[in-house]
Amino acid sequence: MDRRQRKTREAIFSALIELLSEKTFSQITVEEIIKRADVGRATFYAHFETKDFLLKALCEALFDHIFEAQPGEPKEPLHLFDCDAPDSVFLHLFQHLQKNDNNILALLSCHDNELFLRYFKTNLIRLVKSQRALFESRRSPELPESFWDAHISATFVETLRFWIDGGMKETPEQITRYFMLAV
Amino acid sequence: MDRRQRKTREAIFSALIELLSEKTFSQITVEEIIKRADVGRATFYAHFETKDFLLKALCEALFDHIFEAQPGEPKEPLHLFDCDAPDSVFLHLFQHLQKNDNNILALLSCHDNELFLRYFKTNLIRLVKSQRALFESRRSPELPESFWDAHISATFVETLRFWIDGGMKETPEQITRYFMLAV
DNA sequence: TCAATACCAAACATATTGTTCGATAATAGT
DNA sequence: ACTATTATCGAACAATATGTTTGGTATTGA
Repeated sequence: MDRRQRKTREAIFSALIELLSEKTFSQITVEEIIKRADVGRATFYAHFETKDFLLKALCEALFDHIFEAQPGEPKEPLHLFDCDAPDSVFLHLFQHLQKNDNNILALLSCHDNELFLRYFKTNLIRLVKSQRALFESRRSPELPESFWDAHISATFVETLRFWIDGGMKETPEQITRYFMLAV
Repeated sequence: MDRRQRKTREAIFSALIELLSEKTFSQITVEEIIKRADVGRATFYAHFETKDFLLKALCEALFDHIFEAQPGEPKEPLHLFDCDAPDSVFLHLFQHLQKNDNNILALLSCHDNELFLRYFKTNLIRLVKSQRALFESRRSPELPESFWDAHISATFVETLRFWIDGGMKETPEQITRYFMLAV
């Protein structure tokens, strides 16, 4: 990808992240975004069809980064599986989030964090399905698998939300423990 | 409240609910709302400061209805507590939702239902706190109460989402059981 | 009956959106 | 280093959306 393209793309992403810490997504105008990103109007629309598409692209970019999918392969959080301890996948995720790469925390604690957590949960489902065995013992046989998968994902996101709202005082190990105890 | 006021207010609410089943909230314009509600522009703005305030008002109106708060008293879902079985509060809630008063299901299964479920969860917390005893036995002592409350609320909302997404095939009793088994 | 008030239609200024243009500058490939 | 390609910019543009104001009409509650 052209270096110029990459630069504008990232400038726009950064601008949006900044603005999201100040106000709601619906309150942000394209005008403000391009002004803060210092990018021409036509350029913005050359990159993103609308403001909504920009948000979608931003979410996707961030989750791709968190899960570090291999570009070519079908999106799978492969590198997360190299660990030994049974709950390390989730620990890994929490640790990664704590590192706050790409200022993702600003996004997660912003006004509209619901938006992102939704994307997060969607992407999480794949991971959860691959880790089913971990939680199988706790699942009542009455509960359908699809229900259980959704429940685990929701619990993860809820734990994350709890962590963020409380200022992330707990260690990743501690919060992973909460998660495992809750589900 | 003036009958005219009530009528316009409800016409606007209905119009918004209808539109929400067709598109995202951010895609809906005030223009469309007033056209469908058959209400003058000035009238709309006499009722609601902006589109966002309208949404807020709609959510509040619906939750007041679901929880049937006594108008005068501090908002408490009193009538829900009259039952015997330990999990009947939640069963009651599911039954109430199934009845689909005020077309609330249209809202819950609409594109933007995240918005709505957020309100739902917020209001639910009060109820959950009052029902803590129900779940206390399952709570590990390590887990903070605030974490546990949030977890139960999130599980309820997730169960509700599961129910809606699956076409509400399960009975309220069945879905309540899922909820109680999950948490 | 009457005063209060909610309504409407229409016009309005302003802000926002999304598109188009030619000119300019950065880039990638040779 | 040369060149064709392509991303950018700035500015102007029409189209749409927002929120306000007006004056006149109809409904309401008392």
